[in-house]
Amino acid sequence: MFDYVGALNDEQRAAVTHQGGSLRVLAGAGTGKTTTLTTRVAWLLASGTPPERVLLLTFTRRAARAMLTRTDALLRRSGTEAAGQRVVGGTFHAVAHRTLRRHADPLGLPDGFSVIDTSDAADVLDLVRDDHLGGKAPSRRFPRKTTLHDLYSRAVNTGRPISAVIGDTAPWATQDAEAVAAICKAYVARKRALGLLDFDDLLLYWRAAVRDDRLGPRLAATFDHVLVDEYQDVNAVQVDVLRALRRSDPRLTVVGDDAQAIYSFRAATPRHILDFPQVFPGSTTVLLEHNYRSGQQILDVANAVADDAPDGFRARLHSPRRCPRPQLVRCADTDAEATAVCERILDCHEQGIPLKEQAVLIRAGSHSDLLELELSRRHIPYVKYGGLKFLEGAHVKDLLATFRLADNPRDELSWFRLLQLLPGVGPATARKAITALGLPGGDHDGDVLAAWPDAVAVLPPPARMAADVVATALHRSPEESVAVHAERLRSALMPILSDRYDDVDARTADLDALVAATADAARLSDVAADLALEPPRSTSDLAGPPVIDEDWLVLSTVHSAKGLEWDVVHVLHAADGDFPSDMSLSTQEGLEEERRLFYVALTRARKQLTIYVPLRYHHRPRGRDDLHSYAQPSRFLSPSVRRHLDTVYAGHLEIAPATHCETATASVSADLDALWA
DNA sequence: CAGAGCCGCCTTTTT
DNA sequence: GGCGGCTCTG
Repeated sequence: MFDYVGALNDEQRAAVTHQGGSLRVLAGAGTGKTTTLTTRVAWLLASGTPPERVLLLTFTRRAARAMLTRTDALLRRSGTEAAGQRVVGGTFHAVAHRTLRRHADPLGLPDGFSVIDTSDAADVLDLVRDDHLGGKAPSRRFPRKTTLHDLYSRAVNTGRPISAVIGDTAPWATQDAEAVAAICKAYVARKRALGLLDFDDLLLYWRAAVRDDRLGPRLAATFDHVLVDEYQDVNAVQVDVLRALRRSDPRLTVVGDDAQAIYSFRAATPRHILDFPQVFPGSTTVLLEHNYRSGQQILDVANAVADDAPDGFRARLHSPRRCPRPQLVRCADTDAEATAVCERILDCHEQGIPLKEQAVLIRAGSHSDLLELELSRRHIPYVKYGGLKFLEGAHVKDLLATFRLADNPRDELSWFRLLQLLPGVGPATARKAITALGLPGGDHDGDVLAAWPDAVAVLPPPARMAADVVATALHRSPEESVAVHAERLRSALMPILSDRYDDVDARTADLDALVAATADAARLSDVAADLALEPPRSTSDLAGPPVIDEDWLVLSTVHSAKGLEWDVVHVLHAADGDFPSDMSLSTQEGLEEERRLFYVALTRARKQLTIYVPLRYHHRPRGRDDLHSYAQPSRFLSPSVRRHLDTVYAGHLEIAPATHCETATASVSADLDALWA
């Protein structure tokens, strides 16, 4: 029988078998954080805790799934009946969503409430912003919808007044602070009137629920144990939820590493993991410091990066393993970088390292544009993580809008989107039609679709037929299944979409995938909500197993690579302005977060780490012109960091060696000779 | 002259 | 794909 607790080191075992008060595990990169958390869940279950009384909060739903699978495997190997899969697991947002669906009525939420993602939220703010500006262009720079959403979200998640948030993050808008405050207030009212919940609302309503005198104690008593992964990336509202959930029961385990805090743009701060003992008195802290992942030569680089931080990171990582010294590859330009990366990937592949054991990490999604072209040219299959490609497709949003309307006809945002698809209908006509529907009225009673004929009357005649088709499709009879309804909505929308978009075939495939995703759903708004809460990382994700070779390269943003590891890691675009991103350089905290991000990238590697620095950049990545500029190597590659790197050069600017030129000339004469024959 | 539609610009990270 | 700015249309 497998003794999974015996397989741990002393500190890990202390964390796994801890009993009593709350527990904080400070775990450096590669020190077995996931193993510890998974094993603790297994140990709790094996000690008799019923699985449904364990709540495991993770940063992504994928992480939750992976951990529960590992828990099951541990339990099976040890001869215990596997029960990990029945543990309540997911992200803060997903668990909030489930809780709110279950208790919608007592919380005063409409039955089919819609969950909107960040871009939908920005669109609602744009509606409110338009109202506020009275349809006129502002006379001076006024925050745009994404900025407004940023300010709103930050105020909500930090609990600070909007004026203070503006002062910090958008000082240029200070004189419009009152207008911004009014817009935020109107935004909250608008969402309520339309039955919309944004990501922040999910947390706010969950917090309200667990703080409620009647409902709160019931919700809190549901769980014996609450465990939280990646605690360095929680925000103030999430901490409030945990405090309320553990109001009278200290059994809380949090795991994290303040050196890897990389989500301040979501109002997270590593203060919460550092202040844990003050917020949860009587807690125990366990430090995990033995790295089991990387060779020491890789950790030397990471430690040197950490040493450059003004405040210094807490821990130095040490490993018994050895590996080749990491390389710094200086490339002539971004094309040379793409070539150098491909060559090294293929080299490693030849040496027997599968593509799946290699990853290319980038600061921003666009940093791999050229590389992706080169990978395709060389037939190297890859999957790109990070970015939200699928949900950004206009056609996907169009169909999702019908899904949301089917359950929540008050969803003005979806109406606004759908109406504008019709011929001759722009923002002005769409707004008139929405007004005719009685939106955004304040209460949730009354049938919106009863006013449909009034709305149609507002539309130009050519739009009326198509509008009727879609509106009719919104109704579902009790005997029709959700999946059949979804298919009917797709058919109703198809003619409009094929008029509107050129590449109908590719888009149809996406819509098929979307309809397929409704198969086991209880309601269409759940499908829309689930997609918003866990966006597929690529189209193939939604369609099931990827239709590519069994072995493929991973291409990922550093953010999406958090918690993962590979034998070989390539870090691209290590030039100042890209990494660190110049968007983050206006504040000291911004720079320090970029440094932690760089640290996260480096510590993903087990055996081989290569950092690429292109010298010359194309100004317009996609444009055909040759505008370019010269970049400085990343400031994180300080002399003390470079001491641990071997610098090599790729793709010199010099003209190719003479022998190559002779060959080229010879081929010209050979070609011409053929003409004379 | 309001409003629809087209052209040319740009794009950090994500629940 | 979104956005500002422009032009054309009803």
